[in-house]
Amino acid sequence: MSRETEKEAAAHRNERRRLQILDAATECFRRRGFHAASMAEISKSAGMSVGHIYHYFENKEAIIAALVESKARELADKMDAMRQEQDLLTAMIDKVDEGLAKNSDQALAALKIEVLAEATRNARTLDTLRASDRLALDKMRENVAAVNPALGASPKTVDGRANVVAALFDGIAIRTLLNPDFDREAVLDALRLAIRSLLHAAPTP
Amino acid sequence: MSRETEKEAAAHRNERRRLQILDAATECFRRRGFHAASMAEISKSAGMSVGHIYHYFENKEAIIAALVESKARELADKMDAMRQEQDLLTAMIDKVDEGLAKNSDQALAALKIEVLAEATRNARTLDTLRASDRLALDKMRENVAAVNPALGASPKTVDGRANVVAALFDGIAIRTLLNPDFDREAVLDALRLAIRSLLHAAPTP
Amino acid sequence: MSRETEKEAAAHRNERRRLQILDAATECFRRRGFHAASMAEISKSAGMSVGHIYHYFENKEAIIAALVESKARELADKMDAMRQEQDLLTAMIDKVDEGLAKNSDQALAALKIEVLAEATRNARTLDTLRASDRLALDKMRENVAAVNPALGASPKTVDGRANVVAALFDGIAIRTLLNPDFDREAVLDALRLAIRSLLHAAPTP
Amino acid sequence: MSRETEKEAAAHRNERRRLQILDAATECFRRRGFHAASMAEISKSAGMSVGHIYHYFENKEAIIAALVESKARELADKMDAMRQEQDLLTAMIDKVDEGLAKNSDQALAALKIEVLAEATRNARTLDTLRASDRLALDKMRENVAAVNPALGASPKTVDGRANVVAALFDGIAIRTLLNPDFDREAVLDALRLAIRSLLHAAPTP
DNA sequence: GATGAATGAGGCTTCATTCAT
DNA sequence: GATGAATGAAGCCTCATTCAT
Repeated sequence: MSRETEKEAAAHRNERRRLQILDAATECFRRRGFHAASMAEISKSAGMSVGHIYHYFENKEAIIAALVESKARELADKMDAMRQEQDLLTAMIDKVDEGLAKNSDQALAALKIEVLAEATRNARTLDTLRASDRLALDKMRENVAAVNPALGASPKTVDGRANVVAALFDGIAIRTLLNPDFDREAVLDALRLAIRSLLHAAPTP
Repeated sequence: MSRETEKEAAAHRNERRRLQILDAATECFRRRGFHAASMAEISKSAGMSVGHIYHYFENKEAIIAALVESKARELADKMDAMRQEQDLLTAMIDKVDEGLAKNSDQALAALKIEVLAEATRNARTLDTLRASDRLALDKMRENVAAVNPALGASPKTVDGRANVVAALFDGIAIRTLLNPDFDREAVLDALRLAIRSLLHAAPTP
Repeated sequence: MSRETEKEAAAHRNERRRLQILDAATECFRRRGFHAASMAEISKSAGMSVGHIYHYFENKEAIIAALVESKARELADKMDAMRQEQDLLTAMIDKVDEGLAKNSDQALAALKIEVLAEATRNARTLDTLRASDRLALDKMRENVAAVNPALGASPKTVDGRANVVAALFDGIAIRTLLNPDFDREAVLDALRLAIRSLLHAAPTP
Repeated sequence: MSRETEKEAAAHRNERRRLQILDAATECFRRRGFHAASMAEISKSAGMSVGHIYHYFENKEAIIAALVESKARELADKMDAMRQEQDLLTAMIDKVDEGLAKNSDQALAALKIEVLAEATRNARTLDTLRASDRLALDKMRENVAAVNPALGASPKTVDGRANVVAALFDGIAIRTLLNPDFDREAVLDALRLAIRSLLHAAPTP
């Protein structure tokens, strides 16, 4: 094997290990929360020794940071994909289904809350989270303005609408935890109704 | 003093102590999260010894449970008050402002998330939280049906609408943490817009 | 018991506990060195639980700091006592015996070296140690100048002499570790010879 | 290349590697102390992998032992060199300057203390150190006796003087750590004064 | 009622050492 | 020879909880 290929292979194995740890951590945080999940638990779940995790992450904290960053990158990629769509409004309304699905997954919702809770006390996590959110919100504003050009003149209005759309999805995660038995179809209808009005309505005079 | 009055006084002092602890705990959980807040910290903040707290609460866990129950009682009282209002729609739209204020308070939002996170791992907390939410949602459904009688025939639709209204406020709490600089007025407008559409719109055929 | 006496008793018990820990730590550091002595070992040796030590000392580091400070206070007290003596030269020459005894005690020598080694890497320990040394050296300079007024005009000469006297005793500690079988009487004679010459000799022109 | 030369070259490379490691270790021990210096740190500083160090040294402990042995050999070589000098007294007094320089180098002083501290807990290191010291002291005794034949009759007196001379230099190392700002010239003068008196003075009756 | 000293399990992290490649 | 991934014991420290006073 050439020197180059060796390096690549090493980098690849390295990346695989990191993912292995992140997956294990995701599962543990989800199940027990950030503080209650022990490194021993994570290491067992990742199938490697405790000490070895420290070859890949400086800290327990660094694990959650990497987790957040990875989710952020995922989200950014999705936003980029959506930007390409032809009929934006249709595309967005269609996305509602997907957004609902994602936020109404118990495990994902729990993780989201867990990460938020951690961010409440950890500046680094909060920063990553906010940066990621800023990115998503920028796209959302662009899309709102594109769909309803009448709002273009009032950045504040656009901002308000975008934030409330975001709040809708964030809120679904909380609903999922507090009231997991809601009727999915009915909520989807109501969600679309609300979003359509937020996107279409003329600015308040 | 009679035996009776003594007992009452004792019960009263007892209750005062409990509140003192709950307030201190609220502050500590808010600032550091449930797991990171130590009993020592809470006791100091409450102005009494660690050991003494155990006269009033069996557990650290029991503190958070009591906290959640107390918040739940507060909420129930508010719902009862609102039930009395004449013009329900106006009353609700007016309430939006208050709901926004409450959910956009950083500290309250942080506590809400913290409690949710804890509920994720603690069945007792989760049960209390869900019971409280069920209560609130029942009222919300009643109100939705009262405001828009056309929906009355479809309990599912009512349920969807009610859940999405709740999600809106829940979501604002998350928004507050992730994007604390949103424009309050613009968000209030958008919020009212969304809620009005959720309350008014005819059911989808 | 009065409130006052209770407080005093508590403070006294507190102080006793601290000493208990310091004694245990002295013994452990002496035997195993600062880094190799574990908190578990110290706690066992002190007859209390690990956790309890942390009621009295913030850190393992704080223990060594307190140790150094306590030794420093002891030394300062001795210096103050010596200052009172009538015939300073005789007093000092007499003290040589005591100084030799102290520095030629294996265990004490080992502890001294151990503390110095720790100071090499720990700024706080080094500072305490240096402050204590400065104090002792000041006294030594005063004494040198008092015994040999002819040196008074040259502070540098006084400083040189004082430092070398100090070095003699410091060096004995190292001798004790490297060559524990030296002849005590012969070394005492040589020590006195050297010190007398350092105190008496006229300044080099 | 012949089989023989290959072997020699291998042995040579081997020796070079060992020195490389010893130099790196010297630097690390100096900076962080024996226990705090990690093998990872040493390996990095030596420019080779951790595992590779274990080809050359059985142990971390073996490294410090080799270090001490190497310093001991160095010292022995120097003593041999001095033995050749014509005017011994002058030669020794001249050496004082060099001895002061060596012992007043912060880094060297720190290492000396570090090694002593380790010797306190490690029999092998202590043995090596003592053997090396015995060698040096033997020379010193010879020199003292040669310079001052009147002492020749009393081995104990010679021993006392030699030990105190050694203590002077050892002590300077400690002075250097505790009071690094001493006046070099003044200390040199005082040092010479003390040593001259130790070498010249008649035995106490 | 009230205190806070005391416990000890358990958490995160570091590190010497090994070994497959 | 040479690497560095991998292990796991052990260290420091925190903290909920108990209990004598």
